[in-house]
Amino acid sequence: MEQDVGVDLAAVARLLADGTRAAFCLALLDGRAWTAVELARHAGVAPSTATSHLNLLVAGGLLAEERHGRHRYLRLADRRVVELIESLAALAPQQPPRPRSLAASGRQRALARARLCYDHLAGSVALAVTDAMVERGLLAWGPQPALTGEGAAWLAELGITLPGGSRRPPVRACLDWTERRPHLAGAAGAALCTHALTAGWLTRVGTTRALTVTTTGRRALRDHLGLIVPA
Amino acid sequence: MEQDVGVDLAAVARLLADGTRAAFCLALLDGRAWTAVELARHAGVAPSTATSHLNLLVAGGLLAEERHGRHRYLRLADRRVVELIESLAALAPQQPPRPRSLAASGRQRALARARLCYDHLAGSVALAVTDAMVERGLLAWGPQPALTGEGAAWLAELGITLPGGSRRPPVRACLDWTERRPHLAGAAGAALCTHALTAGWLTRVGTTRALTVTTTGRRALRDHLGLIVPA
DNA sequence: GCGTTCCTTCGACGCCCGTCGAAGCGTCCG
DNA sequence: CGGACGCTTCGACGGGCGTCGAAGGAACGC
Repeated sequence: MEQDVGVDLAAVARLLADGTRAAFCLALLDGRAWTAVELARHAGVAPSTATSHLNLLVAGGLLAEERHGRHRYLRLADRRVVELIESLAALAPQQPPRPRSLAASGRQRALARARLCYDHLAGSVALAVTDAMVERGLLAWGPQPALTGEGAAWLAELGITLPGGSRRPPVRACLDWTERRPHLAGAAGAALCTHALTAGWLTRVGTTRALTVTTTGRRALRDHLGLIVPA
Repeated sequence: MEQDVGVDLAAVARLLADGTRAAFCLALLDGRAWTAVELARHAGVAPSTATSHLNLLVAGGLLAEERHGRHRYLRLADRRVVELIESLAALAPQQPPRPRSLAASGRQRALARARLCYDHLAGSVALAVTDAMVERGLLAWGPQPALTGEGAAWLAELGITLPGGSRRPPVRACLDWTERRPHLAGAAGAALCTHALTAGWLTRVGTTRALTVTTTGRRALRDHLGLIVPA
């Protein structure tokens, strides 16, 4: 009788009817792309378990994936998925007094602005730094991104030395999932990020990957890159 | 690890993750109140099975019940539930609405069938209206349905203003159970329906949800949408 | 009253599915 | 090259849940 229905809501609902898969989708509501292990750790399940869940979610059209190297990046496929999750949250029990919009929270704004992406900087601040370095001739940003001579001197001036003997490319383009634009990664990006943290330009927000730019950091960015970062 | 989530989407999603319960909700999407046995017969399950499902749905807040004598009437609890079902249907593996040609809409038989679905119009007339609005560029009907600029102007021309400050989306796709195709819902659908009733385009048939298109309404649909509705 | 209808409770059956660890493969780094 | 890491496949285990029929209570019509 019911195979004739034509639209099987149940198939879609079943994808979100599991606590682990729901945790994945809630985490992905921040708009970023997460790797499979990040999601697994966040939900507290084994990587193999995460794999099977992610396969289901991708096959069901709720998540979109992109493979980069050994990483599997996942994000919500569509705005319709966001609306579905919000519709579910609206009916979930014990929802907070104020039906907060899941899309806009202060934490997310902080994340969009500056955050750690593995070992380098991401977010709008990272994009601004990358743009400024290109503009000042420190970075050659093309199909084959590389550090210019001025760029190497600029790093040395800051006391940053790239580890030698590594096969890791000094400069790589990393795609920012919030801004959908590439920014500085690679050995130089990592070294710059490390320096920014040790020099107190940036501080981590709690245990998250969000970062804030300190007063020292704002002054340094202005002095070394001519970059004005609003407080 | 996942206890900090706060909202358990999974609990809500699980309610719709079963084919029988989903069939119940799809049937109830017509806005009427069904009895338990009607739903059981419709879904092809035993009455005892239906009882347990209905208990879950009522306890979960998706359905509201009303007992009259030996009958148990059930309806969707809330507009949020309608929106949740619509969100699920929007992601279900069903082909999106290919707008029919104006001529095909005009040729369609039994076009006069119209009824209320909550606060908006349903039935073949609603489908024809939706198709005509898409065809005339008033409605953008994609994965993310929305009113176009022309559509907003068209509504204003009719004297229809959408309530501001509401979190309700202006345009949503509502699945018509009998036609199995989505049609215009959301704030715009409700406002248009209200206007059609107050302007005398449509009249209710007795106390039911059925509607008839008046002569005034036929003229209005022809003038404003180029839609020919046979008497 | 009596039969019919609507709904419920209960117990039992069966299977779907979420979980893990072990093993393996490809990628990246030193 | 060799180690580390991210991800996948596979098999096995266990529990949750959807299903039914039988039996019974409650309401309605005759």
